Amino acid sequence: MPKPRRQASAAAPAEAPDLSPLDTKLGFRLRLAQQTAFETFHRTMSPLGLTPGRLAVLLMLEANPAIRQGVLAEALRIKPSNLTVLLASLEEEGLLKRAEEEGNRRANLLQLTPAGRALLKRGKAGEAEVERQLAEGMTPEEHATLINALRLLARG
Amino acid sequence: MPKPRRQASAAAPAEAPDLSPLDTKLGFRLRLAQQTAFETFHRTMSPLGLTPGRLAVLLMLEANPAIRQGVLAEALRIKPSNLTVLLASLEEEGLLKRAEEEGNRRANLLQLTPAGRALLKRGKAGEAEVERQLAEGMTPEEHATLINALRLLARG
DNA sequence: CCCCTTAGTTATGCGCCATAACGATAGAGG
DNA sequence: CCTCTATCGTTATGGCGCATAACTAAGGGG
Repeated sequence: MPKPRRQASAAAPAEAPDLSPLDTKLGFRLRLAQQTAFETFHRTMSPLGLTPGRLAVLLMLEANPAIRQGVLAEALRIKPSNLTVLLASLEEEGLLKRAEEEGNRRANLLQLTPAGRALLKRGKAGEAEVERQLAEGMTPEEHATLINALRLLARG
Repeated sequence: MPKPRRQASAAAPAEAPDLSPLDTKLGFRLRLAQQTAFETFHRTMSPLGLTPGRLAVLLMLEANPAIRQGVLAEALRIKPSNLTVLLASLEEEGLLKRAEEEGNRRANLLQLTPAGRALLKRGKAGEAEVERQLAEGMTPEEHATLINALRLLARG
């Protein structure tokens, strides 16, 4: 047994600093929220070898068969140069295929492999759980309002 | 003149992919929102040499004179090891001072220098502008609701 | 044919996050 | 007193997401 730990002793009431300069700043609150979101995601998904970026690619490939890399990059708001690396690792793991576009050997068309589809299925289940945990304590209306506010904020 | 650019030609109507699998995911929306927030911050603040983390430290030091590193790290949700590096660079630039706590030579008490206070003043003005831009298109109620939703999400 | 554009790739750096290993100081118990 | 443990901070290292610049390969218009 690891000894009782006096935790909050009589004298020192766990001096909490004044957080007011940051408390209502969108930038700060977004950072904390995303930190929580990422940690929650990681806790559930890392056993599957999935990161937010990797899952997003798989989801988009299912909804958009034979999509081009450039189109995918723009949709995900990822730079093509970074998408290249992401796709390379997914392809190495046999989760997707890159095939030259017919009549345009520059472009790569992407599609899931059976292994990719199988992983995606588990990823979707995990993500549903992650979203549930993140939305815990929110009503459906609050959830929808939050999504819309974030969409507005990121309008560009 | 850089040539008209046909942009969307007759044939190809700028094929927009199906984003529905990500459209209402909190994780995805948070990422985009934070991307926008960071870019907005950077645009205004980089001439001052400020990043979100650096400004957060300065703000907290003003509101909490003689705060300990560990307390600051916990408040900002930064690991002490990362805060060390952040503080080292701020101290090198003469923006703050680290002094041993009286009667406890392990602890460092932090305080702004005049240069730090001067930079903070400009940083606060810039941040007000950043927050204004981010909240553009939101009513004060929507803004408050968003802050509260983010707080709830990051409750931990 | 030459040139410019498009599509993707490679390399590199920054910001933030996390862990592990460590040095130094303080405090408690034998 | 002396040792053991806990606290405070530092160093080193790696991962993830983002950005830029420089490059190769391929298409297409004059």
